[in-house]
Amino acid sequence: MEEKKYSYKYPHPSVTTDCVIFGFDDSQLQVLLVERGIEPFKGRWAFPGGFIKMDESCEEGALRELKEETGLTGAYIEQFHAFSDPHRDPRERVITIAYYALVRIQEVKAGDDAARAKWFHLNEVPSLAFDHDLILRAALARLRERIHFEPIGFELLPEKFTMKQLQNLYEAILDVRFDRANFSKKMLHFNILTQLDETVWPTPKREANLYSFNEACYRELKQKGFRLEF
Amino acid sequence: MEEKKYSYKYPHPSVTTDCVIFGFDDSQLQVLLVERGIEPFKGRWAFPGGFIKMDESCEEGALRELKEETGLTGAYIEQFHAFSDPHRDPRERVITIAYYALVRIQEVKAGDDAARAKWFHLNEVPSLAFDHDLILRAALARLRERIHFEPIGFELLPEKFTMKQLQNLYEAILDVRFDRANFSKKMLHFNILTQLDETVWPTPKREANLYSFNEACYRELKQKGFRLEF
DNA sequence: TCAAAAGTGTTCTCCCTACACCCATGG
DNA sequence: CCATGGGTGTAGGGAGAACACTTTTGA
Repeated sequence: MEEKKYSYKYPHPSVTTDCVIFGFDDSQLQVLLVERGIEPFKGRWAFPGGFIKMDESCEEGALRELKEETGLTGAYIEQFHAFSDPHRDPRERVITIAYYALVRIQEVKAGDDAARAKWFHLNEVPSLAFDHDLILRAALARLRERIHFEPIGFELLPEKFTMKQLQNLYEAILDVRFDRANFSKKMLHFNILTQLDETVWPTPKREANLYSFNEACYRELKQKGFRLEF
Repeated sequence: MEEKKYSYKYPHPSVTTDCVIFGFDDSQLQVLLVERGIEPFKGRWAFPGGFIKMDESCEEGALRELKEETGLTGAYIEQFHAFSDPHRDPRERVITIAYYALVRIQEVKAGDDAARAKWFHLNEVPSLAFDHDLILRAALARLRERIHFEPIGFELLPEKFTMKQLQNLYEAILDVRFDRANFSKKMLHFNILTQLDETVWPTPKREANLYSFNEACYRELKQKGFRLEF
């Protein structure tokens, strides 16, 4: 029998963090999943996550898991919901604090744990372990809400990007189409983009301007009561 | 020495729910606080809350606490954040899942536990126990976000209300002023209000129309992709 | 020469804003 | 008769939707 060293007067639940990691490949949202090697749900895909340590906050725990899975540090993460159904884990009572992360696919060492981690397009995500299907829907819903008012989309793009890339991102996340000209005008009017001197040839047809997100400028506008809306 | 019956191989945090209960008194937002009777923070005010049971979800736990404190069942509650700083409770590691509730002050039995529970105007809230100052700010921020797109304000008003009451509510929550005429027009154009045949005399000056929130109508519009925005 | 991609300009419409006006009541 | 509060109408401006025009390249 295994040793149980930690005793309490009342029963305590286990607490984990799970991290829904989003990436963008210039046309579609993707999500990073890991294949479970043990029961329950052995062989099924799930979000990276794990038990929280007693001396770290949930956010620190989520960032730790993120680093372990992708090698990334300092990524954008946001807590979006705690899932607490008493039977969501068949073994014992586990409450999970769920985060989503926005990362640049290019920067992810997709191979640290390559045998077990894999990017999935959103419409190719299989049935997941535990209640992770539910968690994914909630993460997506929150991301869609957030991007209406916060410039978080840039976390998914390279440092320098074209207007078309940015438009593709918004269209993919919100599942809508925008008029090319109107999208560009609206974005530029916000005054949160820096137009770079460089250009690229995204297709062999014509060169395109490159932009970068000007975070300092955004913070300044936000302080003045400016409300970004898309 | 007290008996400790529940043992685990690894340390487990305690998990509580806390509930920020908002009410509205026709001019200002209020919040229901309880005075702590025991250490730590004895004598300081805090949100109602308590440990989660092993066979209930966090939402069920929050609703249970709400009923114990106000006698209300079926109130509108929404989970908004989990607070997990390792030292937020000086005694032991406690993670709290925080909810806010919107209730009608008129319906609250303010006296179930009257010696300990009291309504506070937002600008008269004293320094609170634990990290509850932080929790209050987060609850307010979330409420303000939410009310821009969801018709949750009605949860704070009586069944029947005047346009001025509704405007006061929005102005109090968002801390802005609206033009009387424009507010009314915008609200009515949403088609989510039922104008009742009844009227009232809110002041001795003139009678005013009464309205009620038409939830069925709102659900129908929402399904059609309608997006409420204020 | 044509299709595709990128940049830019134009028009129309709708909604928000601001403000004005009317009416009813109590003092 | 006037101040107050509630209901309604109207002119102007700004932003978004739709679409057109231009340029540059490779096929």
